Amino acid sequence: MLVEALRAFCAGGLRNAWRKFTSSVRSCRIFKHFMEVQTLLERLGDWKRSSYCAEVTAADIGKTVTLMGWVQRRRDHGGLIFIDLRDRAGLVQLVFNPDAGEVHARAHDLRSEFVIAVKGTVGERPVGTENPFLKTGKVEVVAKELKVLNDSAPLPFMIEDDTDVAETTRLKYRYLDLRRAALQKKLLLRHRVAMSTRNYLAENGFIEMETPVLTKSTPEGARDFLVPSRLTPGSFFALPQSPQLFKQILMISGFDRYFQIVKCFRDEDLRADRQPEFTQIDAEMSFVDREDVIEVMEGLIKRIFEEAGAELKPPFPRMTYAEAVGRFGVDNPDTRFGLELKDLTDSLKGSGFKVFADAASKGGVIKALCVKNGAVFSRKDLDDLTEIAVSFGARGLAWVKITEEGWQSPIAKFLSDAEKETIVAISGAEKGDLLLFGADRASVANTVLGRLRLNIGGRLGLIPKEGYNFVWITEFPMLDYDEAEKRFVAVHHPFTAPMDEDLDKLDTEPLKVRAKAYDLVLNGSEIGGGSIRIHRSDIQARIFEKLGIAKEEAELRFGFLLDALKFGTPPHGGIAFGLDRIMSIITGSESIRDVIAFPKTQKGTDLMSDAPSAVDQKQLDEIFIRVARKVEKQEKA
RNA sequence: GGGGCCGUAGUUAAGUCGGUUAUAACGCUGGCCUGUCAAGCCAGAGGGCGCGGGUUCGAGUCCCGUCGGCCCCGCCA
Repeated sequence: MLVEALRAFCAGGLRNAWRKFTSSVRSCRIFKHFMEVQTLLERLGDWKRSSYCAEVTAADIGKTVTLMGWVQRRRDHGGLIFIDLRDRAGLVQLVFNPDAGEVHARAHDLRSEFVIAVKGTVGERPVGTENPFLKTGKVEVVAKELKVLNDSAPLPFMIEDDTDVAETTRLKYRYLDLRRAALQKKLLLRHRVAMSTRNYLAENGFIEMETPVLTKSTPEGARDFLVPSRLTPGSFFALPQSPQLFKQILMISGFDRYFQIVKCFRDEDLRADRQPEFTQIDAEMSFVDREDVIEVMEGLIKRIFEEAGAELKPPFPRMTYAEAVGRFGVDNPDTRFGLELKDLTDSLKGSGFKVFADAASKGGVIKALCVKNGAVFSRKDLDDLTEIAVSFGARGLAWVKITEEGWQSPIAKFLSDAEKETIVAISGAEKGDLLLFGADRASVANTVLGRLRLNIGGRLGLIPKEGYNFVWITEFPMLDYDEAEKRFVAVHHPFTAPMDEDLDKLDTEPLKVRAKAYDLVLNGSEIGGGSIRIHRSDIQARIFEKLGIAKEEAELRFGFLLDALKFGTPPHGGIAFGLDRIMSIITGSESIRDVIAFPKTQKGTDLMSDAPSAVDQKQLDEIFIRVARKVEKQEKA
């Protein structure tokens, strides 16, 4: 610190140097240690906690209790001193009377987040001083003995429910953030959900089994996290994107029903609902078809939501993929509100409006969204919506305001009266409404209108805040064509079975083959998905072929599965639920970071531990890794 | 790879057209205070504006770059 002060002197003159000096002195821990009167810390000794703070009730009045926890707040009246003592269960008020002598004097020195143990008598609060906002508000603990078990430095932010602290600070001091009741409540609920899951699945014959974390890299799907092998130089393990192949192998082994609450890893960019490591409730069953899986899993979801105090009534509604995309534009429809898409392709394919006619003639679609009372939208609103449309691939956004004076719209002049009538008839538009159009390739038009629907739903407050709207999406297409790679890719994953009645279309119309795949969607969020798997090696080989995975490559990548399929594989299928997403919906969290104890930032870093970080050259040498391009990293103090 | 928003005491924010010594609240420190529970009253300490350049007589304010956080597209089931 002296060096720093000297440097500051050279750089900025006497005033700066003095400031630097004094502040370094103040922040120097050793100096502090000598200068400040160290709180006399005590040992726990033979003290045993008698209950959690929030468990002290009127029934305990007159009893002696021993409580341990953190000082939430001190209210020092000079005479009387009140301390709110906090543990994971909640708060209770401690009272230190002036006649308590030394105990009272030491209570004066307590500060926020000191860890203390107290022996005292439970008393009824004097009339008029009860706190109705506190579970323990009718009582208080009159302190007789006090042990200060640890002190605390002043906090970077207060441990309160209504924090308004930058997330970067919260993440850096995650241990403090986690002291807040709001987060504790979420994580305690997560524990209960995990317990119910284990209980329910075990009761239904599922066996909890572990699968490897160091596994084989698979080229399909997301980017893998790789782990270099020291014992096999130049080779790499991958962290599992899911235990998919292992759980299928367990079915082949005859375990019949498997489950696991398991971490999965995907090295892709993050979102509010996506972390690079996340937790799945993973399950697989033998000798079943889609309906069996769905039925058992609806029971699981019901049990999970009971923990959140919600009573669900399965079976949940169903919707095919085609219907979901047709009506809502997306495969994860938020069915809490209407505002559905209307198809105008057939009626407007011959339109004089070139944008519509072109879209239809090229095999695309013309669809519309009718926003009730949307004619009040301002130019700015429409510009916002257009911007959203463009961000999802539209070339623009055609709109019509139906006003008292008639159609107010940049495209009205291109439409005949007959066409206008058809549009009104199909969309159900009335005076005061707003129509938005999407005319493009089906995927673009649906996505654009689907996203606009969500935005407008939020904007107009159409989305109910309470309630859980579940829907199973079924009959997904098996394959999608990747324009960039010029090949078919699996929509779900390459082990998903095609629907029996579509199998013969595999060679003639591959894009029309539907899969035995299903997703569970809750309030517009995909919370789980699964499929019936291919259990015959001949069909599996055909699918790999269709996906453009050569025999040799398939052998190399999934040889063990193809082998295993030859040795008596039962029909089987399963599902995986995203536990983090389920928890974030149950707890009403904005982001899944709020239901994960130690989440990562959008750049995939951990601000608390500062991971990832550079490693010693020696460590790299041991695993035969050479860093090709060193990134200049700002030196950290 | 791209678009948007943000970065000023420990925290949350204000800071005008570029102009003296950068404001406030909460927190913190000290004092007073026997029924508070966001205790109250009084006093005080604390930052040079994420970082690095540039323009200027002068930059928290303007320009360029960079780092970090959040939201989104692409990516990802």
